Amino acid sequence: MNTNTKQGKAAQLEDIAKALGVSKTTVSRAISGKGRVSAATRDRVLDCIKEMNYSPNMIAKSFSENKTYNIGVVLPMDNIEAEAPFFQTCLMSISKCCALRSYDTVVIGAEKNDLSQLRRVLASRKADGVIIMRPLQDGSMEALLSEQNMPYVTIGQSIDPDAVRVDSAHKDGCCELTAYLLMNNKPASVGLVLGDMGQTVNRSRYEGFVKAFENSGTTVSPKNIFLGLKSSIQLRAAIDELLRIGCTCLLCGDDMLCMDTVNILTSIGKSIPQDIRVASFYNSMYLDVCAPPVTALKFKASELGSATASLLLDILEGKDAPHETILGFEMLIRKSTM
Amino acid sequence: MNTNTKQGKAAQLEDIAKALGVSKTTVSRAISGKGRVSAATRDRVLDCIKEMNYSPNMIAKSFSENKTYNIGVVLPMDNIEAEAPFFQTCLMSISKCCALRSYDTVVIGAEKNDLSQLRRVLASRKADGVIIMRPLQDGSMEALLSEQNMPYVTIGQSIDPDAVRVDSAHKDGCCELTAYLLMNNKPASVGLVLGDMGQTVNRSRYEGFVKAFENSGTTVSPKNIFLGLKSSIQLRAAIDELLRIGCTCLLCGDDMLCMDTVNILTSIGKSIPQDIRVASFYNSMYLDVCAPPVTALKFKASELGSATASLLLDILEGKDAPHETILGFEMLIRKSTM
DNA sequence: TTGAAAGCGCTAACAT
DNA sequence: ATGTTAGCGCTTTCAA
Repeated sequence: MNTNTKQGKAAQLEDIAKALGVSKTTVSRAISGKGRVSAATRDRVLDCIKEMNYSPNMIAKSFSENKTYNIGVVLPMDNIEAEAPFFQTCLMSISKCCALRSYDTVVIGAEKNDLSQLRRVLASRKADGVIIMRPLQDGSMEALLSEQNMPYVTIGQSIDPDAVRVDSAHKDGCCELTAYLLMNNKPASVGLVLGDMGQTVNRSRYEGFVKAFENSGTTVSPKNIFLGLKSSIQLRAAIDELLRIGCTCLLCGDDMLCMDTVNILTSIGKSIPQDIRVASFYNSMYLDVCAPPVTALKFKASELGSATASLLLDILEGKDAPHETILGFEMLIRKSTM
Repeated sequence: MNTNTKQGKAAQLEDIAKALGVSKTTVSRAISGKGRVSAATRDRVLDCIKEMNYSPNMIAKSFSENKTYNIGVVLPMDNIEAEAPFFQTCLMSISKCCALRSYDTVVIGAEKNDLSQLRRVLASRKADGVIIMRPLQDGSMEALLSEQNMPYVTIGQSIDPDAVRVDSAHKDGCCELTAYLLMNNKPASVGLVLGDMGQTVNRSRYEGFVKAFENSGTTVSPKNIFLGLKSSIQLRAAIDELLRIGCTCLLCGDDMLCMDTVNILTSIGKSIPQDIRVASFYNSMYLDVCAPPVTALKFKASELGSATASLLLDILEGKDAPHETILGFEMLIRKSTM
């Protein structure tokens, strides 16, 4: 006689127990390793589980433990296109990491003034912890989360001093890239164009840039720096001015700004790198395939994701975790600065 | 006296029932609207729920109904960078749509030979249905899903004839774009470069291209068509040949191929659109910011996502759903073909 | 080392 | 129209 369960239904704990002539408790213990079970019975149980192709009903487990085995990931929905590869890579590595530890990843979409998805997940208790992929500047997500005692980790800067965070070494990276360029370009010929200074990442970039000059014993003229650029038109004006004062090496805050810069330069007949060198503080595929490919800093989204996920899972398991984790970068030196 | 629940703990059904002096069943019915409750009590209940800030414990609800209120979304992890914006936009609109109907979205990462995340979700029963964002060509995901009787919908073509699918009208779009170009270019001067023909989408593109010629009463010479291009080097060779035979209008299968094409043309001193016109069967930000911006077909990822999600949710709710849903496209006519 | 039984917070069949 | 009660499939005390 076969030990199969009732037709059609997936095997459950009780089926295993019956098949083996032991109690559900024993089986449960054998699986979780929590109580004490003799090695012999444990082996019998594990064999039987394989044979009957049992896998626990996670909803029931969740219910009884009052844990969901889900982590929520807040994905910013605005300004998405440009950063999509970053978020996507990051998300994938989070989900991979979670899966390895038997957690699932639930997506929480967030728009500037719409935290409703986050509220929903909080209210329905469908996650044990949350990763914020890019905190809003007003810290409203963190506030919501702390209010509900929901553990969370942020990627990037957070306004909340208590937040556990993981970030890339933007400042160091920018400093290093700038320093590299200062080796072959006169300080006065190096210009910087940067986007919205409301974003902390842009402030870090600025600081890194300035620091490189300090380290080399010089200072930058404010005339060489254009911050808060919002449109191609503003960028165009900035570039015109930088060229006028004799810049031959342009640093761009991010990939889109850089792409635009390359287009503008090309359109006015400047060739890169012969007439002018260009580099970006943030790499992307655009800059990989650009003509010519552009020197840029590369931050590994995948590592950020997995570091963040393991951190959060550690916290959920009661281990304590470093308050701040900073990951490194890579300098991609390419034709645009040669 | 205040009707607060025991300190600290979130209110639950029973608290509401007690506060109102009715049974849990009544409260449950008032919320779900399933049984019959007098309008008066229903209002009292709903008021009380607001006042006590009750929200149901979804795990318990799940458990009792044997539903998770989750849908799984399979995200392909290979070849990711280029398509990230598409997947991301699509994912966000799925999650938005699900949230509106009180479902959550769990991410399922999939690599070519690693369906372990999908298996996990299936085994743990953590989703009520699944969206496959891009089926593998061997249909292995669909097989797994059907085997477990897990409802699913695919985005794009599926090898499974029974699959409910949502797709964009690639063939029609390509046909229309080609037709548009044939209005101002001699048929013999129009060339096509396409990537991997293993992908169905590329076959649809090819068919649309050919059909436009047929519709206009001409035929394409095979010499004007290069399929299965795998590298920049192959593309370069193809372009050289197309130019040699007198092509002045190049159609590219997708954005990356197109970007490459633009770079190659520029590098050999051709100007777009003066010397040669260029268009792409698939738009992306690259082509938006390119110099010059490139004429391309735009498929709305966001609509694909929401259509797919509502379809799946309808199926889960027992409504029957169209077997095939085809969404439209937009033609972005830009400088590269003017 | 093992088992019996209570309980997690809902839903739904059945009774009133 | 409302209440009573029995599950749902696990984990976990408590007892043996």
